[in-house]
Amino acid sequence: MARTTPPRRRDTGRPRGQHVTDAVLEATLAELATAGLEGTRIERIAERAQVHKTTVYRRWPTREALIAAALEGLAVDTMANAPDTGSLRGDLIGLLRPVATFLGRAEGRAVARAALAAPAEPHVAELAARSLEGPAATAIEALVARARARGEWRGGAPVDLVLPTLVGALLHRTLLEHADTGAAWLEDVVDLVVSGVAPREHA
Amino acid sequence: MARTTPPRRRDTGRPRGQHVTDAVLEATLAELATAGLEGTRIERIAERAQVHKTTVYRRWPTREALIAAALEGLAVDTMANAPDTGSLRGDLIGLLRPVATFLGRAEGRAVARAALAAPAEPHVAELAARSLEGPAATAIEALVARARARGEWRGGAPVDLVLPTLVGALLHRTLLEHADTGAAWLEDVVDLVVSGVAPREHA
DNA sequence: GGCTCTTTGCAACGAACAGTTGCAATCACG
DNA sequence: CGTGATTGCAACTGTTCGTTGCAAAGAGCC
Repeated sequence: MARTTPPRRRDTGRPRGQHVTDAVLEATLAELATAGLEGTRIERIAERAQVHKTTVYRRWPTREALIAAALEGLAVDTMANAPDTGSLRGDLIGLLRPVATFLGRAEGRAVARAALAAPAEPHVAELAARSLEGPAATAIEALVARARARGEWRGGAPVDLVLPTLVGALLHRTLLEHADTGAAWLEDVVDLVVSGVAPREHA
Repeated sequence: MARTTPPRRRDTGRPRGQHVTDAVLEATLAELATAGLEGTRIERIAERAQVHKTTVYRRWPTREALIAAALEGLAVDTMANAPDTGSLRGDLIGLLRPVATFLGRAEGRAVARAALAAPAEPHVAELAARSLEGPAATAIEALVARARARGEWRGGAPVDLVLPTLVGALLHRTLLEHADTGAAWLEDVVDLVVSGVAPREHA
């Protein structure tokens, strides 16, 4: 069989301005943060980015694709590398502090909402799974291994409940209660979980 | 001051069919469950309910109002009355089991998503706060009081973290991980929190 | 500079959907 | 049976998504 349509090498002509891409993605996040997922209009994004509507459509096929692309640039480096602080409590706080900060910003909350609204936005759903759950899971594993070595972890305590519990609490607090997650609050939640997984110090 | 516009008593004429209201609200939930918050079209709702579009608009002023009304009929009796089972563990499971079941259905998840997408939908946000947080908070209070009396509750353990933690874990599990919350899973989460708030049994 | 092929701006357009309005038919209730 | 409402229907406005054709401009290469 012959190659079907060798994708037409096109190295000539005017290249696309990186400047445009950046401006549009940034404008998308801003729009998303103020207008919400449903309220985001790409015509307003174009206006904000000082760019014409058609230019936006020529780079991202649909509204959803644009939003997904914009979120991609944000969510990645949030839970990437958690520090080794020498205690389970410190490690968990170190892991969750960036998440709390992220959710403290309107753009961050918009991202979280978009991720939770997933079924309507498959791209976003996949993205959320990849960039949030992935790194977080590996971080948790390492962190628990260290805690085990220090004797801070009860044998039967389930590792895979730590993340849902803590991140879930953060989501509940920020998105449902609309309250902020200060340092004290975060420490309280972490303490709850830490003592939940600690070995019983029986007589 | 005189009464401004005594709202025009109108007891004559053909009354509105309760049947129509029911059908439309039910269709709205079904549509919401399959198409998501953004994808819900009131023309499709009307079609599903065997009713004309204008009839829908004559009863609910906007799409958002209709959705809020439909959710209202659902979310109320979920966390209403938690049983007194004689143990903190049992009480918490009794409280959360209905929530887990609720989130197990597509309509329930749609409701949760709508509540989390709140800022775009003020009615829905207010509704969620009222019908979810309200009853749950009172239930938790009573439940903790009983646990305290039984000595299952450590003095310093923060009461107001129990709900965010547990409900948050449920949300994380169902809406982000897209996994189901079986009985075993729920018990594990509750156990984590129960041992988190339990008094230290030191030597 | 000049050429080429592209991106960008612009205006106009079609389709889908929210929400409205006027009219005719229907129907519950007194 | 008559009254005054609800309901169905068709047509309409306005907004937004997404597309298309055309003209202008610009980046890289000779």
